[in-house]
Amino acid sequence: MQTTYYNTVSTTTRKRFSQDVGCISCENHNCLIKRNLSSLENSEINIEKSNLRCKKGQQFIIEGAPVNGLFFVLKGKVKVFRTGIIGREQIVRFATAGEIIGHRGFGTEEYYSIGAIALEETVLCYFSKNDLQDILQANPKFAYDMMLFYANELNRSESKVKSISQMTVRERVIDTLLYINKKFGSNKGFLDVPLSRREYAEYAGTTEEQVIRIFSALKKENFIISKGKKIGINDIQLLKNEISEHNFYLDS
Amino acid sequence: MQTTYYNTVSTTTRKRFSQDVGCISCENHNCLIKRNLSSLENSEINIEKSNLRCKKGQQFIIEGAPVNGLFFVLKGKVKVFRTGIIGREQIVRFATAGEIIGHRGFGTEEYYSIGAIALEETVLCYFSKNDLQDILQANPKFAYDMMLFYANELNRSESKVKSISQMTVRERVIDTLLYINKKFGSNKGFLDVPLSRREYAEYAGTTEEQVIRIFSALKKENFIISKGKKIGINDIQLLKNEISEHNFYLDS
DNA sequence: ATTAAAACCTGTTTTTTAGCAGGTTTATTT
DNA sequence: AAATAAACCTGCTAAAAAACAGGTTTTAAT
Repeated sequence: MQTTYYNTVSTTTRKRFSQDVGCISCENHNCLIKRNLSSLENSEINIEKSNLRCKKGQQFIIEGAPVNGLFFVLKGKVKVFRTGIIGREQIVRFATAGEIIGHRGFGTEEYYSIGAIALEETVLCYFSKNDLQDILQANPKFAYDMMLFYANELNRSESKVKSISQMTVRERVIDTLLYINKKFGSNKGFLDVPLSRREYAEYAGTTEEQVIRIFSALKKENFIISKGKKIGINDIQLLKNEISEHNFYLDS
Repeated sequence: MQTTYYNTVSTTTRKRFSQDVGCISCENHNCLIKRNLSSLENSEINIEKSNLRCKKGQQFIIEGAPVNGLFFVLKGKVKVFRTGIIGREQIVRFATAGEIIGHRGFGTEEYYSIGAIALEETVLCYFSKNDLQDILQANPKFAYDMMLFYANELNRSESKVKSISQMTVRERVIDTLLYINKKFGSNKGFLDVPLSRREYAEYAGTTEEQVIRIFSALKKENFIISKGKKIGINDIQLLKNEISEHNFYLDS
């Protein structure tokens, strides 16, 4: 069992050893840090890390706040968004265990350009900008993995640009369902993440009403089932067929 | 003057020294390779590189073709796009000297998910997947710089997702003009890149007709001037004001 | 210089999508 | 268990944008 801190990220720089915060004993093998742990030990850098526990709905990155580091998701589910014209949010991606939150939490940028909110009980590992830079500079394999992570996210994001630009609302909603299924999977027949119709809309780039209408239609057509907020996909392939003309190279 | 090859990228693996293809004497100081040259020399890896000269309109990356490496732009201008539903292209970004083309030209991906076409006489430097992986693994600073490049592009792409989703067509066209101006600058009062109305539309995520209509309106309102294909921006700030409500944190 | 082909333009129609209004159901709090 | 809030739903209306049609101008090729 590892020590966990309930306070928000502090700017004070306490000296601690990596063992104190549990990277060594951590079971999250999707984590880039964890996967590169052997080389990290060799480099003999003391990783200064804080753990942060978030309740459902808690915002841990605020758009426009000063950047001082970035987060790795140890456990839980998160939405990453940008706030647009009054009140309207655009969810740009979701993240789960092992993923990185806080783009450009290093480099020369001064402010976060995104916000992040926990969708359920979530535990985050926080690394300060400076520490992370040291680790990256000293560990080519780690920097390489980080690069791949961003390159893949870029690919997905550019794919999304095309989707929003060229798909109809119905297709975008279907695309969203497939993305959510791929990212979070299903449990007992229902997508394993609690999202409101509004949140589906904020990812698909449309309105709550449209999502409701389209879910109703998809339900009537036996593509999906729904029970309150919970949505279940009956046949993945059937949904994929509906948008296949847009995905020549299966990039989703 | 460095040797240039006019043929398309060959899959044969000739052994050459980096000097042969001119990285040492190259004047392109925006290039990530060039900026990391000192450490590259120390690592004593022979960079196997091909130069490729493209005429205006020539396509050098084809969507769906097998990935075997990636390109650095030595000189010229390029558009990067994805082909959507029949005939319609979505331009996802433009690139100029020093930038990288061919996402995931390494990693585990097998096929290009984007296409790329030269917008004018362009010279590219091509690096094979394997060579690049070797260089990156051995040079943390280089891998770090590559990571920053992708992280920044990701940021821009996610910003674009929000734009396309929340802005009106007029705002998107204005946003496109500002992006083109920032990327390619102006020459004698006109944006320094030859783009058709259709290409502006393909980046803005709309139709040629809409771009024409909006350019006409902007001209009438004295925001821009136009002379054939050439477009000039009269007052950058004036255009920025039109979309300022969407850019709380100046991310464009 | 002539022809052909792009590219550009504008008015009209049709389609799609957002916004609004006024409900019901489901979930949460006291 | 009742009250309150949040989420969900549906029909209608309005707005935005795409598609179409039929031009003109500009650019490139012979």
